[in-house]
Amino acid sequence: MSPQIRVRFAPSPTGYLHIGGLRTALYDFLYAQKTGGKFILRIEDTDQARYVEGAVENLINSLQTTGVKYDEGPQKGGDYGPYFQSQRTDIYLKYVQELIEKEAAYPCFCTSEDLEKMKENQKENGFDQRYDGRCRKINKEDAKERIKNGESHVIRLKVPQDGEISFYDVVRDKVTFPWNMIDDQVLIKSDGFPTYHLANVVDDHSMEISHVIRGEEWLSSTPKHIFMYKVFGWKPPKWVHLPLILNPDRTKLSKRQGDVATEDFLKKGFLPEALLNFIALLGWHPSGNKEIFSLPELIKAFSFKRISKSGAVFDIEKLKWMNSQYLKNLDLKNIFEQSKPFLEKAGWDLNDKNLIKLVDFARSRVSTLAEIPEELKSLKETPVYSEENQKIIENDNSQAVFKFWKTKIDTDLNETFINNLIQETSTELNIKGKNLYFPLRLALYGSPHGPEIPLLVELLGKDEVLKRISSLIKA
RNA sequence: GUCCCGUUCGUCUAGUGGUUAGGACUCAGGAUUUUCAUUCCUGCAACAGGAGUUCAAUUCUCCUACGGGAUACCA
Repeated sequence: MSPQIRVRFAPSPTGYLHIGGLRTALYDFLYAQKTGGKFILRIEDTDQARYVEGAVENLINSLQTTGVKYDEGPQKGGDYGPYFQSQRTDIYLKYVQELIEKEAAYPCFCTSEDLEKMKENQKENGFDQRYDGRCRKINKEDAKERIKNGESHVIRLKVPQDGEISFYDVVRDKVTFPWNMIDDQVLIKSDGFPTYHLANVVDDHSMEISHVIRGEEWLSSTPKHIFMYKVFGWKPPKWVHLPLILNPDRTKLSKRQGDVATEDFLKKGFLPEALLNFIALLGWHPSGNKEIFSLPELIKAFSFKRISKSGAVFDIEKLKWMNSQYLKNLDLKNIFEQSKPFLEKAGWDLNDKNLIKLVDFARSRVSTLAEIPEELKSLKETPVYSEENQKIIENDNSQAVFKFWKTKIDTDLNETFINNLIQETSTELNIKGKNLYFPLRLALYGSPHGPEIPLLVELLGKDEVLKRISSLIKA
């Protein structure tokens, strides 16, 4: 029996779900779904200084609304909890003791001032800026004594000082680092909390994670992690380092250059379906030319083998295009439901029976949900006319059209009736083309350009049509 | 600075030791539509540079350049 696939998404709760994080979570999800494995959510809240109120709830919420479902984690439970690292500190302390016993870690009493001074010195002399390992020299008895006396200290990893380390990354194949480039990383901070490096190794092992899927920014700390696995005698997981998602200027995607939070995109009216489809294709692509993938199709097509190595620029224009595709093609009921918050905000009565029809009309003309109310504005409110349009309305032929329609509109206004009426108007009044359509569209829609007249009539309803036309007839 | 990773149209990408290097977004033109939107068609546009291997290199190797990431008691 091959061991079960277990993947995890391990965000730190610093406020919101970064779009890059969403992609990582999505890949985790896709891989777990594809292989029948489990997807674990683990909260890496070991930095007390960066704790943000409500961040975890927000994170989970974003995952939920986008449909990236996890199998184990906060609010869900599982056999490998707790899923908050802040609740696992005793575990880390235990394991760091083992590291110390095995001569792979040591206490360090350097203060931040000491370290700063050291760095300055290194900089001046042109040396590499790295912890110089000075506390390695402190003998164990002295160290014990100082700890006993309550001296503030951290625990550092004692990495090898020479040689090199190679490992296989699923995306990049073989990667090699010289050990002398790698810092004696802090494992336990002076507040007693572990750093990411220790916690993720301990947790990934105890949660039996088979594949670590994370951003490329972690590639260079992987040697430290592997070293710990080795000292513990644990089998390391497979490493899958994802290419970064980039700003238009090709730097790591950041808040300064636009939206990065999943909720921002949702608030702007991007559909979860489109957002997932779009980010899935940022850094991964199956062979072939297909672009639109439903979630089940993504699961089916997903494979690590086709993850690209280079970073991908987040192109909002393409996202908009993809979103408009989903708006047009998804089930109307679904779109209607998702558009409700936006309509409500714009003052629409959600009980209006006609509303779904209006959404159906609008969705083919916009690229985000948020644009729907704007698109519907001239059907909701009485049009306001520009001077130029006002002139058209007031001219004799327009007035003739309005008067003619006013007398005719009192029956069932189906499409055939309206088309016939347009014909009739044309022959009776001897008006055609622009002179016929512009006044009608201005009256019903506020602009000479826009949807077909029968559709407008249908969307507005008889009373409103009559009202709009009547109001334009000069006394 | 040092280490690591990367480099196909502006962007996302497909692809191959011999191809007119394909698709999508954007942009431009056209068709359809009374008009707008949609849709459809057409077009613009790429293998970073230099050596080497080879009959042949965008594809394999090396170097250079450029880009990014990492260099925290943050993740």
